[in-house]
Amino acid sequence: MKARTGQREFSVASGDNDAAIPPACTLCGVRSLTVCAPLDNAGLTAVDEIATRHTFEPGQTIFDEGEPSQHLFNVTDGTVKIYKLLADGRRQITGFLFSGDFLGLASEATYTYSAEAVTTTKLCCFRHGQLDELLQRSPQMERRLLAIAGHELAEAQEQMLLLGRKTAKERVASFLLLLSRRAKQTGRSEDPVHVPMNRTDIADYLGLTTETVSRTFTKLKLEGLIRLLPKSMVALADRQQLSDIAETS
Amino acid sequence: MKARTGQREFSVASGDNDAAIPPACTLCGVRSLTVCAPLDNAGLTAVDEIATRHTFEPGQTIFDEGEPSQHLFNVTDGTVKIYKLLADGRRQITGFLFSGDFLGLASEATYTYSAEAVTTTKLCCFRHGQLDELLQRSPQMERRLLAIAGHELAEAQEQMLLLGRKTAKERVASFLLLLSRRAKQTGRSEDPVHVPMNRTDIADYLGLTTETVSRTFTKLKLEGLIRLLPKSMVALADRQQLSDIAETS
DNA sequence: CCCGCACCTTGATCTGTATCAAGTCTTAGC
DNA sequence: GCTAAGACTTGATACAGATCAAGGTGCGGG
Repeated sequence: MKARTGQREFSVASGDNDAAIPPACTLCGVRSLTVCAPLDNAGLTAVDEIATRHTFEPGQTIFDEGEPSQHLFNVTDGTVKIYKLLADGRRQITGFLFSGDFLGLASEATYTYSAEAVTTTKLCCFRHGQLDELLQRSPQMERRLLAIAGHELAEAQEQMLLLGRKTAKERVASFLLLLSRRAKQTGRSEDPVHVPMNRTDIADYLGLTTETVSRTFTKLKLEGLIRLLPKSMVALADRQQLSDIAETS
Repeated sequence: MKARTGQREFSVASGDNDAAIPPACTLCGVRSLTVCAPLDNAGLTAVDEIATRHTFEPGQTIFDEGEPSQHLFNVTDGTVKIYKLLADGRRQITGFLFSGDFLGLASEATYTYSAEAVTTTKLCCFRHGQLDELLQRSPQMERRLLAIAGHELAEAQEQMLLLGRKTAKERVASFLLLLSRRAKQTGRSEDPVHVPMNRTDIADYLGLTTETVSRTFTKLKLEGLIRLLPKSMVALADRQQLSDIAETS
C-alpha cells in the first residue's frame, strides 16, 4: 500500500544489563526476560516464557495493518504510535502509547492499524494462544483487560470530539495537556513536558498539517502559555489557561 | 452546561403485545420482560429480573455524560446516538447504535458521554452490580464483552481516520455504506437504506455542518451515485463507486 | 569545530467548508 | 385537503487551515 519508512524484524532485547531496574510489564508484572509470574496468586504457577521482551528502535515498524494479529503487547518503556492510512497516503495517528499501555487489544484476526516505535521502545509480548490460556485461568486479568479496553474507548471518543469539533488551537492545547497528564502518571516528573514525536506525527494525530501545528505552537508561545525549550521539551507556563482553551473555544 | 432538548425518565416497556416476537437481547437472549436465562448453560440457573426492558421515544435522553453509570444496556430495537459536548454547545456524535449494540461499556464510574434515542428504542438494561455477579459466573460472557469492546475500539479508530483525514464527500459516502452494512447485518433487507437520523445528527457525526451534508447528498445524487427517496430512504445506486470514494480521494 | 540534513518555522496564497441568509419541501395535526 | 413548523436545500460570502515555497535551526558525525 504505502511508501513510508519502517524496517521490520524482531530485535530480541539482549538481556541488556544497565544499572536501572527494568520496567515492569503491566499485565504480568515481570521484570526479567523469561520468567513471568502473573499478578493473581489464585492457584497460578509462575509461567515461564509466556511473555517475551523485545526492543524497537525509533521508526521501526512493530506491525502493519492487515497482518495476522499474533501478539498482544504491553509497552514497558518508550513511545509507540498507532495509525491508519488511506490509499493515497493520508495518515491518521489514532493514538500514542506510553509505558503501561497495551497494544493490539482489538482482537480481530488481523491488526486493524499499524504500530511503529517513536522512541526506543521496550515491549512485553504475549502470543495470543498462550494469552488465552492465561486469561482462562485468571478471570481477574480478563477483568482488567476489559476495564482497559473500556478506558481506551473513552479516550477514543474524546479524540473524536477533538477531531470533529475543536479548532487548531484547542487541539494543540489538548494535546500538550494529554502529554503532561501521561508523563505525570508514568512517574516522570514533568513540568517541562517531553514531546518525543515530531511535528508531522503531532499533525497526523491532531488532524492538522505540520505548518498549522508549528504556527499554533508559536502563537501559544507568543501568548505566554508555553515555552519551547531545547531537547523537545515544552514548559506549560499557564496550565489553567491552556486547560480553558482545550475544552472550550 | 447545554441547552439542547431531551426529557428524562424511564418509561417501562408496557408489556406491549404486538403480534411480532420481541427482539432478543444479545447478552442474555431474553425475549420476555422479566425472565433472563443467560446464554451459557454451565451451571447457571435462569436468573429472574437481571435484565429489565425499557422503551425510549425519539429525542428522549437515556443518560447524560457525568451521571453515575449504573447500567449496561443492550439495544434490542431502534437507533441510539451517543455524543459529547463542548462547553459552548459544539457536539460530536461518537456513534450510532443499532439493534444488538451495547451501550455503556466504558466502565468508568460515570458515563463519559450522553445517549439519546433517535427512533423509538428498546433497551435491555443490566444493573452494574448484578451484571458483575453474572460475569463472575460466566467467563464466557466476559469474553464476549471483551471482544465487543475490542471491536468498538476498531470502529472508533476508523471514525478517527474519517474525522481527521477524509473530505466531506468521502465522509458521507463512508456513512452511507456504514448504514447499509449495519442494516444488512441487523437483518433488514436494505437496498434502499433507511436513514433514521436527521441532517444535524449526520453532520455532528461526520464533523461537518448540516449545509455541507446537504450539499454533499445533492452532489452524490447529481453524479448518479445515490437516489433520495421518500420516508428517509436512500438508494445506493452505485455501491462500487461509493466504496471507492469512501476509502480514497 | 564545522558540515549536512532533517526538522521546524514563517510567509503568501488558495480552497474546502463554515457561516449567514433565504427559500422550498415534508409531514403531522386538524 | 390545508396549514404551520420543522427539516432540508440552495446561494452568497467569509475564513480557518491547507498548500506552496523559502528560509532558519539544531544536532550528530567526521
